[in-house]
Amino acid sequence: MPELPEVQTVINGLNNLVLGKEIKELVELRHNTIEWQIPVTNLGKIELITRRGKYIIIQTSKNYKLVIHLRMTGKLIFETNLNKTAVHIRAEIIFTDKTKLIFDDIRTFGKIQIMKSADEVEAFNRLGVEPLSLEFDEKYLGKILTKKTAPVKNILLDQQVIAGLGNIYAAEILYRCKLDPRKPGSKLKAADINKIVKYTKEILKEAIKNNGTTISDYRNVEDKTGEFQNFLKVYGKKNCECGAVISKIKQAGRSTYFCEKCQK
DNA sequence: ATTGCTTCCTGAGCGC
DNA sequence: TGCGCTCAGGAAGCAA
Repeated sequence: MPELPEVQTVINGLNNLVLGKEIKELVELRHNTIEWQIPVTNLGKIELITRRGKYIIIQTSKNYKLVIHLRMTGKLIFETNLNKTAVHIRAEIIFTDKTKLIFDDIRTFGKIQIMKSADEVEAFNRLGVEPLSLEFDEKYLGKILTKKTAPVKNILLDQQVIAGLGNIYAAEILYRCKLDPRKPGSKLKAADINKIVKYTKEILKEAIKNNGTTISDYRNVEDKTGEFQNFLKVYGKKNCECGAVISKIKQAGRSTYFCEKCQK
């Protein structure tokens, strides 16, 4: 489900709705949803909500953090109406003012980790740069891409290279670059690498502005869909704007959509 | 070291 | 209507 723009949209919503609230308790409704790295009875107030790749990090006043990954179908929905029924609730974060944040997840791949603020998240050691940071530039990407023989689409999906891209945005970025997703990284020219950097930043910013992309399950904190699906050019499309039929192939087990006429 | 296949799980959509 | 198959925004864990 959610890639960087969707995760950022969720975080923006959390900043509006739950920042400053005091956590009363965490309820796990399905085993293996919450991973307590240390036992905690009083988490404190929510002080800071940030993002790293596709991870949501919630810092609290008692120096703990909740690290949440939504994976494919995870949703964080702010509920004031306690009677409203959601079908796949895996955990609830209940606040002292009786409101709650519901963690709903159909496919149960999502996780919430609880740990001390100062402790490092092991998975973060394996993450590459933030695509919207200055660190993500032609020099960084060129150095990595030219050494790899894997298809450029697979490299863009690799969280160790760029943290936050997923299947939809990788497809859209390569479409805007007019690059064939099957092209090996080592075959890319300097001009191609410049385009990838430029359009990655551009597309992610546009998607965040439009509250992310909803294909099926993704919702923001207010249970609303995003709007960027209305601007997709290639993912899930039958035809390209040029009139040609969009090809759908498998790469590393994932669907890749691209236009063989426009993307070389 | 790199690449890519399989796996975790549930539900929707399709053909027969 | 219903069964069985394929597919789905992710990424860890393997095997080649």
